[in-house]
Amino acid sequence: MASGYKQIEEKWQKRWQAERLQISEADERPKFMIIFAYPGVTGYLHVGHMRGYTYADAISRFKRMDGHNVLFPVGTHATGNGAISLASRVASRDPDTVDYLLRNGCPEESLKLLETPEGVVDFFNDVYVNDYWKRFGFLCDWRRFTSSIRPDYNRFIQWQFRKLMDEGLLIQKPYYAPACVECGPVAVDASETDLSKGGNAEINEYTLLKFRCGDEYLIAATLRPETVFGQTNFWVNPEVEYVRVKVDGEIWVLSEPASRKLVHQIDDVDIMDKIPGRDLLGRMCEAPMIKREIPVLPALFCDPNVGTGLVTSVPSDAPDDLIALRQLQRDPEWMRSLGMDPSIADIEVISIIDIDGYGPCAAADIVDRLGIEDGNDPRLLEAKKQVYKDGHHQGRMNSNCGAYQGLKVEEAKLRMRDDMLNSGEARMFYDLSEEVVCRCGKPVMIRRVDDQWFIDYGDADLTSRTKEHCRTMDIFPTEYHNNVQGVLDWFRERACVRQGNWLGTRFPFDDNWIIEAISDSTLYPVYYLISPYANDGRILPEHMTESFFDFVILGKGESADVSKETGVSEEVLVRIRDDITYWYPLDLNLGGKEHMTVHFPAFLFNHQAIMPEHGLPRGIFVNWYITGKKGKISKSKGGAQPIPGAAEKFGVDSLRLYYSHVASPFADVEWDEDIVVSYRLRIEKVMRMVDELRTLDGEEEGVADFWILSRLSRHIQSTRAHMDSFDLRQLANVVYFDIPNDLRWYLRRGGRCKSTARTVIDSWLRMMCPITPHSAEEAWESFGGEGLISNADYPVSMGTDASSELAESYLRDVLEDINEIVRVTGMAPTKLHLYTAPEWKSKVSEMAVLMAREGNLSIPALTKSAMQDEAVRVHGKAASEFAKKTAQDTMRRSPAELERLSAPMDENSLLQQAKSFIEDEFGCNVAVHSADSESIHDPQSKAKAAAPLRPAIYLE
RNA sequence: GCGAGGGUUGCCGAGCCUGGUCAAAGGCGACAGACUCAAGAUCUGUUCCUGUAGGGGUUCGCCGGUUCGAAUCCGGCCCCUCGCACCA
Repeated sequence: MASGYKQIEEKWQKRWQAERLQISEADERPKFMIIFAYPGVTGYLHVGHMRGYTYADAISRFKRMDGHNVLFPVGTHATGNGAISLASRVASRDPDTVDYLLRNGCPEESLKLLETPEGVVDFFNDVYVNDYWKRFGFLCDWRRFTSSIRPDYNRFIQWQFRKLMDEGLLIQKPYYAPACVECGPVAVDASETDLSKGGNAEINEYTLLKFRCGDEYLIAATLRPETVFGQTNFWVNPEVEYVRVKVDGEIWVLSEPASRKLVHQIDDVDIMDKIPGRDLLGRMCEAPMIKREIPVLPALFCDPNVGTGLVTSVPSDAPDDLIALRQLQRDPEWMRSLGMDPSIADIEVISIIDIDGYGPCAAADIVDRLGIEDGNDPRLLEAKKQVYKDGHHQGRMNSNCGAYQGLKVEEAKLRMRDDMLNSGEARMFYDLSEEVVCRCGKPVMIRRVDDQWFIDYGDADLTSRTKEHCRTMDIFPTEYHNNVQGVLDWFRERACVRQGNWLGTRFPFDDNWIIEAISDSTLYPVYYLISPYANDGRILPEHMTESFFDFVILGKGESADVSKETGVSEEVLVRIRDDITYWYPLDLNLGGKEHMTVHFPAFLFNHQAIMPEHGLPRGIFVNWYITGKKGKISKSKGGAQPIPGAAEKFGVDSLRLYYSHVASPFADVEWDEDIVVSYRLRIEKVMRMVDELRTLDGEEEGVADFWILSRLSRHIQSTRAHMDSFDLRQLANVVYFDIPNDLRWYLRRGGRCKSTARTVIDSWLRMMCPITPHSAEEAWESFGGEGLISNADYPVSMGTDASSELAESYLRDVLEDINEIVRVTGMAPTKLHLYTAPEWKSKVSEMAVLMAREGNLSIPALTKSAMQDEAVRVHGKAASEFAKKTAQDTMRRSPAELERLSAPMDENSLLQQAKSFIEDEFGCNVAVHSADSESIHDPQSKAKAAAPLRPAIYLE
């Protein structure tokens, strides 16, 4: 069976191609332009990635059927070093890499191609387009395909940056970034594309504190500059050899590794000589800010690779310092052996920060609470984290902290740091939290970049204009519509260029820089309107000058002038310009949730900065992920299998329906093959039902036909309404679940009408087409539908028939009641009596509904007006009881329900009509009585229980 | 810690904005019956507790409040997930 899918899929994909369905050209129709955020070319994708892409295709197919001229272009983002590093791993035939490639279906002979970055990009561009998107039946305009490292794209990006410069949004300032001492800038990230070690490292911002000690300075590195008022002593590791370096005419003492890092961050650092830690012990040094002399004491925990290898001691708030100090005080022999007088360690802890839930010295508190005595106790790390966290967020500087008293720790930290920086007592120093090693084997360090370019997303005017525009956009989920306002505020300057091993566009103002990945993927949707002309050679990269883009994108200048300058024919220029005015703005940009705080804000800002008002994007749709158990797509469950393999195994339409329906797009879903299989079964079931409908050959239309046609119209209306907010899940729910359920009822009710069946099939298949186009085409063909269903119109409601829908739901209610009685009594009835309510009860109900709608329904009011009616009053006590009950019931109804209750219905004739149906259902004779009639058969006097819309039932 | 999202009946997952038709859609699973030589498929019924007459009872993380009425609105709490931050 599974192989059958592939044939059908290929058959229809070829037909679509042959009939040029995917070609989008401007015309008279309203347009709809949709993209998904193009993926980075980083290797093979897994089945989870297809979720968002599938939404985009299904939405675009719906829009196409709904009368829009749809443009759905795709491309890839190759900027960065992913391809470079993959190529180098292939070139060296790294076994893991080769295995990964082959396992995912890479032909052995392609490995050669993958040895260059360009080869990697070409190869995967092909995989994405053919094995993923075309394989899934997407109707994309493939002529427009582009990739961010193509020369024409590069020209576009350079233009974008010139525009940003014109707007004053490119700024330069110093920046501290990781770099290999040999290869230059590298990316420190968990995937370790550039690295052989340390991908999880973070950049720590240390404050270097200078302690005057004779004519030199001991340099301590701290992450907590706000604790200087608690300094009691200085720690040096007696077993480490430190170095003296000359900085700005001063002599600094710090660890040798620190000195090697420092040269990348501070100019003119001269390394002079070495000095054993022992030689520093016992000296006094002057602590910064507080200008107090404190002693230099020995501690083995000072690591030369962390910070400067020298530590200032704040035992009140640093558990390490406290433990070291206590150990020292317990062990005078060690001090003597180092030639020191133990009394020098008689030190009082100074309390500086008040934290709720802690005593005056947080470090002592937590260390004592946990019973930590030894510096090697593994719990010390935990204690440290806890104290820092609590101190940082809840702490307040106390009366020992001079001018900073009363400040929150968070605030004091920045102020005290800045004050010390200004007074020359401190310098900044950046370091990685763990050892990071480049692929080349050399260490990675933080390097100061003086002239780093940034895009100034912090610009107040740009931010407020962008926020304003976002309020007018369609942004889904609606939570993000609100949230994006905050995200835009939070977005600040972003380093937009980098040096080193990196694929991308050269920075137009300085050839040494290459534009980084987030910055060259913001305005690109508009480039899909130019790319086809570049792809077929009508324009060449060298034609793409500033005035070219100014003309086609911004409409600046005259076509004749631009033609003369660029050498592009006027006709082509005008056509591109016309295309852009027709297709832009982008109607929907669809991307995964990771884009919410990265790509979408940049996308919005760049459009706002560069494009005129009418070019600003109209919509954003964010989709969540398909995950595996515990966050990874599990190999054993097959999720990690290649996408083409999943397509083969389950069928493309099954996967498309799975993505569309399995959950709200705004929630992560755990991948589970069994669920995909159940969607495959669902499609099969639906198709069987279509087949069954096709065999119907009845001539007459009956109540069931009126009913199903009304239901169909209702479903058409509701799916159209749902798709206004791109709610594919609701569409899928109606088409693949609600409609089959209704059809089951139709058949059960004896519906056999050929013309009804044809109407239903015709509409129903069209409704399937956005999500399961291959199956829909196949069934459409068997049905004898005209042309391609993918090219057909989405059905239009023929109008609903409320009374027939009410009648059927009434009948279902009656059936349900009978059923329940049968079940509860355990009877197998031989005869079934139904008694509809007498006329006078209907009168009372009508009165109640009327009074409720006018808002003056109450028990006495209803009773009173009911009793004024002669026909009611003759029923005496029964009448007043019924009025009371009816009033109570009706008062609780919502307006919508009152509406329903007020619709007229002849229950008796309805039941008479359905008599044979009910007889078939229960396999017994049915008699329908009106409680009004005289001398009815009613041995257990059930008839008196009859109420409007609730006939009494008696089983024999 | 900040920001965002979430906790619904065996499971998945609607509902919550716009309170009443909600014991709460739909699917899956399970059970029973029909069809069938049989299996599968299909159809029907059941699937919180309870009930030999269509009823009653207790539910939607926990506690409280508003209301004639709360899964839905308000306040507090607990837990989970994700960003960001923090951490010599």
